[in-house]
Amino acid sequence: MVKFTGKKTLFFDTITNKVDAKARVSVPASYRSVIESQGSELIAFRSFSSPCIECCTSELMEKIAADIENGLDMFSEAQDDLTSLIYADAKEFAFDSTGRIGLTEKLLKHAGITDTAVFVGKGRTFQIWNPEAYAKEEQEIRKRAMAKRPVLAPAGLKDKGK
Amino acid sequence: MVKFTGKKTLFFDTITNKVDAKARVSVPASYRSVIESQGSELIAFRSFSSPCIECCTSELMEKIAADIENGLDMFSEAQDDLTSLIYADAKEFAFDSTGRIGLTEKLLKHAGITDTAVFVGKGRTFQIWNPEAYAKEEQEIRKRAMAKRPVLAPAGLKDKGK
DNA sequence: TTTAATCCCATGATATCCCATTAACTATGT
DNA sequence: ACATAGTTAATGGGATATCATGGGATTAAA
Repeated sequence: MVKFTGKKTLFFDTITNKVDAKARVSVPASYRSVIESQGSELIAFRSFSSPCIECCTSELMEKIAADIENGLDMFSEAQDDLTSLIYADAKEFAFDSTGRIGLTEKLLKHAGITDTAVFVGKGRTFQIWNPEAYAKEEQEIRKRAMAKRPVLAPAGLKDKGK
Repeated sequence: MVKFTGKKTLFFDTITNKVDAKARVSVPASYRSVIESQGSELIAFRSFSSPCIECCTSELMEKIAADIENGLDMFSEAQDDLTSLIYADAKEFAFDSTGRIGLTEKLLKHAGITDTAVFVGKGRTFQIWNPEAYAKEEQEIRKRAMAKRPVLAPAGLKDKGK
């Protein structure tokens, strides 16, 4: 289990940027600042569950690794297998002087991205999607979340209904 | 305009401010003071249930995130969904030197706000509304409250109707 | 050498900063 | 109570900085 404290550590918002002919994308400035304020690097790998690119900081990767070594994970065996796959697939990306990274063919293909990419904040991680694919995904997510919201909504944000 | 003195931890009152051509609004000073006294940032996102902008402090946001992450495993899919929705939609806003924030097109459109915005205190959160939309909403809220009042109000305080 | 990746600078668009002005409340003194 | 000066808030506009993006140059790799 990974614990998080401190500020400026979360990825927010949904931002659409262009992918140029050289496969470069600008990582949104707010995301960069999260990564850089941790003194971290950007790690990206193919999502297991969706046609998108999964991203996080190297710091998070290290914490996950440490937790597994210490047997802190609830489902450590399954988690361990999953994690080895992630590590095998993951790659570190460095920003150029204007904040871009060069995506690989493997990642682009997995996410079906050609000339536009959507960055989706997920808190400690973020994802990169093909715009149309994400539009569909978002609708699905909304549908599912709405159905269960009355049970799960946090107290501070729960609406009281009519 | 609102005069404010002292430290408060809750968002109170209903305040109307202008939205300029650059989509800037002054956040009411009393609200700002709540946020700043916590050393927090302002987080805003589209309301799940109403045509308005939902706002809270980053502190509350982090608490919500922690609650979701520490939830029971049987709800994990729904938790992921909720996390996705909240983080993907939420954005952190910094005040400029005069206490304004620059609202995004996405938020303005969702709330139907053009040149005027109403800030509505809700305790630990607040909302931003289009003035006409909020006027209607307030009537609805009053209607609902009135309908329940005969049951809830102490006999001696019940009024005899208009 | 050919190809591909990285670096660096130029540009346009947008958002942010800063200052000036107006307005509303507070406090003080008559 | 009234007038007036002082303080804080809200708002408008122009200047400045930041960001995303395109293209060319340089370096590294095959």
